[in-house]
Amino acid sequence: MDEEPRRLRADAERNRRRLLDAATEIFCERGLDVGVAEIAQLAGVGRGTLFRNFPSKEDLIAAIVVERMNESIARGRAALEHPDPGQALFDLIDESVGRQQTDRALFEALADTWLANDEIRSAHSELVGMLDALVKRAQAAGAVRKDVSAIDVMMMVKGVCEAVASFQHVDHAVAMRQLDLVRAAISPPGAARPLRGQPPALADLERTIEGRGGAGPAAATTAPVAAPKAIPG
Amino acid sequence: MDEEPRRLRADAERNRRRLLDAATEIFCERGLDVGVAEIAQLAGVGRGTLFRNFPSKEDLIAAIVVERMNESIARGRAALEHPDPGQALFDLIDESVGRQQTDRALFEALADTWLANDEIRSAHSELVGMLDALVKRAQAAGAVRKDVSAIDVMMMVKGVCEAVASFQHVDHAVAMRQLDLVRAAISPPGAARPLRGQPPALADLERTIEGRGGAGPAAATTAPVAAPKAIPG
DNA sequence: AATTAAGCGGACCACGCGGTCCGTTTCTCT
DNA sequence: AGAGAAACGGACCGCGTGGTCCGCTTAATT
Repeated sequence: MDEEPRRLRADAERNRRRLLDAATEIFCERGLDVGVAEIAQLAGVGRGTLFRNFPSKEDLIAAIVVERMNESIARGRAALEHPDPGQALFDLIDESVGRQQTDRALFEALADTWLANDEIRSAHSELVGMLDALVKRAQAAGAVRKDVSAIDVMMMVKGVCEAVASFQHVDHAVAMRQLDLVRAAISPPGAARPLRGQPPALADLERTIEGRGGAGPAAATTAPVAAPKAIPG
Repeated sequence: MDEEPRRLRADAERNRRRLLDAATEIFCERGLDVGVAEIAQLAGVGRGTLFRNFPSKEDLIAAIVVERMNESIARGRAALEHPDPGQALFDLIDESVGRQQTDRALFEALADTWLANDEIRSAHSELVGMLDALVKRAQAAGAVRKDVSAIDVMMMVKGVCEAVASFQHVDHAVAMRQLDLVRAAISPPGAARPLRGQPPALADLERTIEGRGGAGPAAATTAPVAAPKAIPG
């Protein structure tokens, strides 16, 4: 119905693609709060170009989030054909989080702030529909306990993603363990499965913190510089 | 060793307390990214006063996070006396998330960015120690599967907190369900327990989104105002 | 090759943030 | 009560952000 006959010039289309790719990469490894400047730079275009393709940062994010959601939906629909309903569901979850490098932005956008965006919300509801089908099928096959819903599952997975993402380069194995725990949570009671990897220790969390020698925060000189590390706010 | 004989003036101490309280309240319901201005205002003091008591925003946050962590540690140590080791652990978790209104900042600070802060990190390691004892005791009693560590548990709980916090006023029951799922995850296989509440549906997530009628993002007039909603970045 | 408009990109803007400074007020001590 | 230090608070600063504008470049068309 809204088939825009407007053709993009070749370079324009190429740049748009570059922006999408750059945004995907940066958002995935640094979260959604990075400045647009960096994205434009990585894409090799000026900031003006970015804002012509995407009127606001929100639009840019929506574009790539929807892209990721649609991919997930496609993967999910394919998984519905998988002979083993339980495996189909768990593989999809593993894959989503495993390739967190490409899906992190997706899970970050699973918050009411972003669900206010029309495009995201509609893709999201489709995604939930897909997940619901997958869950129901797994339940019918006895691979998933009967009393959980797609939303239950999605929230758990989002939780794992957020928790893992909070620690820059926490061992991949830790993420997999968390997913195994999710699996244990939503499996019917009695379905015992071992967890991947070793039980993590405190050191596994703190190992990622290098630098930051000994000086306390109040020990700073009178120099105007204040925060030694990047603080969100 | 560093017993500061420096006594605070009466009004100074009162203001410090007010700031701590205001910060606690605001951080808990809006996250750690709110500006210091709002905190000072709620406390009824000027911004200057805030920065005199806490040289940087980081210090303010560290102060209240450490406060919360110490409370949790105290509760945990008390729970170690509880006759039922399993119940002790699960009650503590429930309580922590249940009073998310006071502990949200705590879980938000469980990220490598904040663990770089000396005071937070040391309180955190103590907290993990406490949790470790609680978990080990529960394991010995057969209430928790043997192959999970305190870090596993903490990460799951953090995940639930983050996931729940992403939806402003999602029903409290949803949070409780998630915790029941965590419990199912870390319980020994076969320990069946029902989940509290009903399986949530998509509507339970979207219900929190009011307003935002129909206008697309690109429909804005030429007015300089851009984002209709608050976007993190 | 010439023409034209789509596209480019960086200078520019307003805003809100964390953090500082200093003239004024208020507590405390004698 | 009076003196002096401690605390107050708002004006102020620099920075980084998302977003706009406009003179220049370049791809498409004939």
